[in-house]
Amino acid sequence: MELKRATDGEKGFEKVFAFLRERLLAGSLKPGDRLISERELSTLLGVSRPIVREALRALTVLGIVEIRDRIGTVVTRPDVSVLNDFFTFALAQQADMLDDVMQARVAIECQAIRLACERANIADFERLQRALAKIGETIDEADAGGMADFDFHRAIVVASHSETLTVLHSSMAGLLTHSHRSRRELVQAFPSMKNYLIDDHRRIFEAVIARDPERADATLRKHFAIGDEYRRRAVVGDIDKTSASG
Amino acid sequence: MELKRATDGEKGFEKVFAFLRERLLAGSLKPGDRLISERELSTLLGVSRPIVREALRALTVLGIVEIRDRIGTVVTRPDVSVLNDFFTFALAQQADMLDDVMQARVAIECQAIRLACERANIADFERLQRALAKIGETIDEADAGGMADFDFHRAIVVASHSETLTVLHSSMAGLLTHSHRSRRELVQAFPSMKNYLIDDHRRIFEAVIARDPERADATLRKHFAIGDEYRRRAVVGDIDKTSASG
DNA sequence: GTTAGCATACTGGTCTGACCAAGATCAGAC
DNA sequence: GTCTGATCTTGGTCAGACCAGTATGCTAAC
Repeated sequence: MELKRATDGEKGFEKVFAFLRERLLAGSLKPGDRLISERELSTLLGVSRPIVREALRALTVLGIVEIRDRIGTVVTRPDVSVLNDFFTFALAQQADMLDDVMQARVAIECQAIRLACERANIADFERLQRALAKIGETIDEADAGGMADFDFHRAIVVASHSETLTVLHSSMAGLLTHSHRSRRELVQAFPSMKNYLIDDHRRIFEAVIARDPERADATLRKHFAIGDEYRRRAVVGDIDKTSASG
Repeated sequence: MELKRATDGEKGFEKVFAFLRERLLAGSLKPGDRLISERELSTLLGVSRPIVREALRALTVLGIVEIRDRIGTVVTRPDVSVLNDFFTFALAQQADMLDDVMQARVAIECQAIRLACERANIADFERLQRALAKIGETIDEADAGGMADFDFHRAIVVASHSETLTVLHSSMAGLLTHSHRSRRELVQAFPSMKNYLIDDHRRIFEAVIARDPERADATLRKHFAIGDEYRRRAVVGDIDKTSASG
């Protein structure tokens, strides 16, 4: 009986995966549940254990289950952070995409700040304020300054209380850390950038505090636009001399 | 020599996965490349073939590579369909995620339409116009209407000429189709929705034609907001009677 | 009766070696 | 030079085995 029956159209990996997907989607397997052991699963479905492991591993990278060593496999609460892995791979392979990714980041942040205006609580405000202060303190340090900048922007997204936006943002932020850093090095070349960085971020902060989505969005967009402009000038070699060598 | 050396901190699966991820992220493995065979990989990394298969399968579900039967494993261009899988699972167990993802969609589209205003070419305009016409033609059909609606919005994103935004947007398509469809069924309950759908989309189209990012963004946001409002009223049971039973 | 301690049955993590089917390749026949 | 077929290689899978910890329950000590 080598022919596959109608009831198990798939074979091997697909069979196990489909079996589990079915229960997962139907709800008979809920987060927190522990799956039967790999051995049981293999005999139950008539496949070998390595195949079962493939399926479980597949579900693991999808963030659906968690394989706990010597404990068992349990269904986890779906976590959007899986997307991080995917985007990291996906976006990494297209280096020319950096500018493109930046656009997506702008998209996420502008939406996030709108939501933040509605949803932010005291803790969010405090986090933003701390990040803002940090930006001022570290304005002359390339590394710490870049991190403070990043923290501020992340605080905005966190304040949106949207997990999806947060995950999307953080996965892109990873790719943009490089550009973030190199941008920060521009501060040396463009002393006027200090004011831009501090004032812009404060204005953004104030707009959120005022819970004014339109103003927050617009201010944030302008912030990004000015950053672009600085980078453009850096490329062109138009170094800022107005208050150079402070 | 059972002890693991310092060079391979991970063991088994992690080792293989990390090995491949490294080359994938570094770019030494590009889409189209064929990996060395599973057997070679296993001897190379000092692990068994089942383990190698686990890693390859993991990359497969992430859409990074494709295992071709009796051919080999090749690096693929990252495919968003993976995210579809994920969202399908995730939504099955966490319906509240839908709203969250919707926010991300709004983010992507609003940014996309801004870019579209700058970058759209004649072909994009034509595509938008066709989609717009289709919306008018299929206004009374739930299925075709929903698809036309979706096509229009996708055309906007495509017109942004941003690969990343397109990827993000289409990755959420799976979810959106559901909500799209159910929203479309509201058309029966809300006859006034027909005008909303047609007029709104036309206004959006016109804003893009006029290459006015601000207006396009604002119009699109209003479009989404009105859609939300209709859904809210549907939930509350506030059925539209002004021009009911047309 | 209670509890400390240990043996055992489980779990995942991994390896070995083997078989199958079919694409890829190249030698040899035409 | 082309066609054909044997062979090599590839993924797909299996069976059985060992390890290392966990969980449990049973036994022995208190």
